[in-house]
Amino acid sequence: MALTSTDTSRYDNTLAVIRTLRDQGPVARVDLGALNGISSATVTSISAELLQQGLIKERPPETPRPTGRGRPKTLVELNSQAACVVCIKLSINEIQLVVGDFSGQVRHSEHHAVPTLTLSADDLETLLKEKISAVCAQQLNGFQRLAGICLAVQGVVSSQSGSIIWSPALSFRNAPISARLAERFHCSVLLENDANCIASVLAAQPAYADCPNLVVIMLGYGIGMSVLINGVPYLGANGSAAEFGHSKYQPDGALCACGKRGCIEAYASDYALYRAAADHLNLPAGDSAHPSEQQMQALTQMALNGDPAMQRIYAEAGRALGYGIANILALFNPDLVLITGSGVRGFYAMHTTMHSAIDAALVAELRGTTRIESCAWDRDMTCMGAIAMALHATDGSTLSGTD
Amino acid sequence: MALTSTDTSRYDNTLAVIRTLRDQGPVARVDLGALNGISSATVTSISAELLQQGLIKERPPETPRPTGRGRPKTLVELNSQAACVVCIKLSINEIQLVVGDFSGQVRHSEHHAVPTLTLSADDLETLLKEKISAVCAQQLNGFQRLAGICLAVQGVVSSQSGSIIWSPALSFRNAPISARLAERFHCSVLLENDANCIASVLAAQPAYADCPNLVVIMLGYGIGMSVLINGVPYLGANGSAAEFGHSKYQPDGALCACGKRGCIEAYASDYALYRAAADHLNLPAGDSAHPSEQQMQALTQMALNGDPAMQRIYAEAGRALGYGIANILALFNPDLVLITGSGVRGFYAMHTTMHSAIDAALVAELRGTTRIESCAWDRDMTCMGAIAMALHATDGSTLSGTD
DNA sequence: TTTATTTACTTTAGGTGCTAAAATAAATAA
DNA sequence: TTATTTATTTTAGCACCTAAAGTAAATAAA
Repeated sequence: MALTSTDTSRYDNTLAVIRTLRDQGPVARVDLGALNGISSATVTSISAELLQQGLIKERPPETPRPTGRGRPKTLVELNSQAACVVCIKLSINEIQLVVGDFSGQVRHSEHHAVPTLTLSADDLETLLKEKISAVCAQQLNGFQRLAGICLAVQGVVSSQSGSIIWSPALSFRNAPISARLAERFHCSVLLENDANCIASVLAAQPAYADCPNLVVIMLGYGIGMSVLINGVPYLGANGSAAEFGHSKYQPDGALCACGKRGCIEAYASDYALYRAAADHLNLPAGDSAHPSEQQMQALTQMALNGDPAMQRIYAEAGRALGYGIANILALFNPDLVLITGSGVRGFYAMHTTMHSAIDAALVAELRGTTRIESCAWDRDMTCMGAIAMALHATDGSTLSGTD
Repeated sequence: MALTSTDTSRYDNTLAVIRTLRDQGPVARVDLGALNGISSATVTSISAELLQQGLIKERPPETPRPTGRGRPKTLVELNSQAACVVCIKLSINEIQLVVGDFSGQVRHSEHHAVPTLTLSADDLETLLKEKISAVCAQQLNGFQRLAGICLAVQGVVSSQSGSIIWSPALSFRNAPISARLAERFHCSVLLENDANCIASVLAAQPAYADCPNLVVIMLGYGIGMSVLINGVPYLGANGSAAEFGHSKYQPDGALCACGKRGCIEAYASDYALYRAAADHLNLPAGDSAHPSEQQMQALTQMALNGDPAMQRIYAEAGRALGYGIANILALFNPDLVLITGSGVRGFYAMHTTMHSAIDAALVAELRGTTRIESCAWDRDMTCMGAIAMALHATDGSTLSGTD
């Protein structure tokens, strides 16, 4: 803001106000002060600026009036039209596009079947530009600006350099996609790992508010993870941190999609479970390397129905998962490990051996007090997280009115 | 400081000045400004306050004068007498006491042989109070105040609650030692993991300045680790993070001192190496559960002399270490992994298999660009780190003149 | 030997941004 | 009506910082 100021308190307080309004909905000035530890005089001053910039608006007084004496609160709320973000979730053979408004609400969502594995880096760039343009043309009327784009990708990404380093959905590597989209759409482009998006959504839920160190494990076609340290995703030196799926269960063990042996993913992911099932059972034909949701549900049903071979396969997967989680507990000692992703469908068949493996691996002092829980899967969670992260990342530029 | 101020800039800048002086030695006001991004007018004001409080002093002009035109710089430096800290390193059968002055220099060091494993929690408390009192009586003349005490302990500690949770040097658990010492000596007491102290020292070295995400692995009687994320030790939910030694190499593998099986420590620690050697070779009698430095050096000498059985033992230890480090790379993706501790004496016999294990475990994208290096061991490093951490932690109280 | 130049440090003037307290606004209760 | 309560705005004042001007202390040049 001011050229010669090193004091960022006004900026910080303004962001805090915006984020409180986004999290809590309409709030009165007094309460904004109390919630953020600033005086209401300062809130008056900040909200006057935001009102003038059109980023917030005063909500008309409610009828009937709230009970109680004294001057009624004047609630202020975010002007949801002030900005919007477009988020794209890229997974195997599907992309999802979502538009979110300044208040964080989903305004539009669409899915497209795309043969992602056959695309070149240029194809992907062209495709994304096309789809984003179309969504902008149809859905962005009334918004003051497009604040940013967020691309949520399964696999290893470098948020810093804006490159997809390695994704199971793509057959190419090291694609600097962020810069290309930023150039085309003149806005900031955030590249995120899909698990980080989901972890951010989950961490914001009141049930997990007391877990600043949170590990989220995503079971699915592959196995992903996100580690939140004090609420912020841990990225590592070049974005390839938290690759739980490729941490080891057994040296020289089962073959993994990454080409190496003994990864947790080679035991507990969808493709690993399906492969093991196909080895031991008579399964209907199909693409066994990329089993469908129906195919996977059939497997879990078999285990549920008491098929001993299938139960053994899930039990071994649970054991691999448990040993992997034991390493997570020893190395990260988080408050909570949450297991989610489409693969939780089979969690009931894995959790017994998972817990015994953890107990076999760690003494109580290292096992600690970490809660280990599963969490129902919602395929829209990724984009909701991406919206939240994109807005968070772009609030600064929205404030100063530039990109 | 001021009661109604939420602006911490004066406090922050003052701490920055103190820490710059501690890191760099005597510095002129202009340079303090440039190094910390503040104007020299502010430095004048801050240093006037510090001078008045006796925390810094002006250094008399040098003779001969430094070359160049213009008014010569007036260097200011910390008043090393302004405060001191006492650090105690607690390891198996030995404690080390060190006194550090306000500028971070070691003023005194002493070692005591103590049968730590036979002590009760009360014994330890009594012993520490005694030793610290004695050191204070003899060594603290001339210091304005005892700013703090730092206890560096091998094992799991909770810095937050000030309790030793679990240490291989002690036969009791969950000892709330910090509060007892704080009460007795009326100063803040810091409880730290020994590996964190060492990591802090190493991270401060210019050679590793470009590694904000640093993992330090300590080989010795046991195997410890410290993870610095953006330069600060990662502690986890209850202090038991970064327990690399008890992460897994082989489910149901070799027996570890912790009572579980397959831990990295059960393959690559001193006791594991000695145990394996005793199984396969004729070794002179001795306490094989706690091999001495001489005993361990004899083993490495055998490997160096080409003894094939010994080389196999080290090779297997290297392989376990490598698979463990592969997990570290997948999960933390640090800039640098540094291997140190007394156990580096045998590193030359492990590093080949260690590197092959890492290559066997991880694809290049996950292996990343992390440097993996060993680092000569200095047994005084722990206390040097403890001094630095204790001063850092107590600068605030030194500034405000209270405990 | 004086004078100009250079560099370091200090003082002054002015701005930002906060808070506490006073003033004002807008309701209910008496 | 009037008193009370609560919310918001205005005012006054403080803490801090910076830029710029002023002062100090050296070397280089005339």
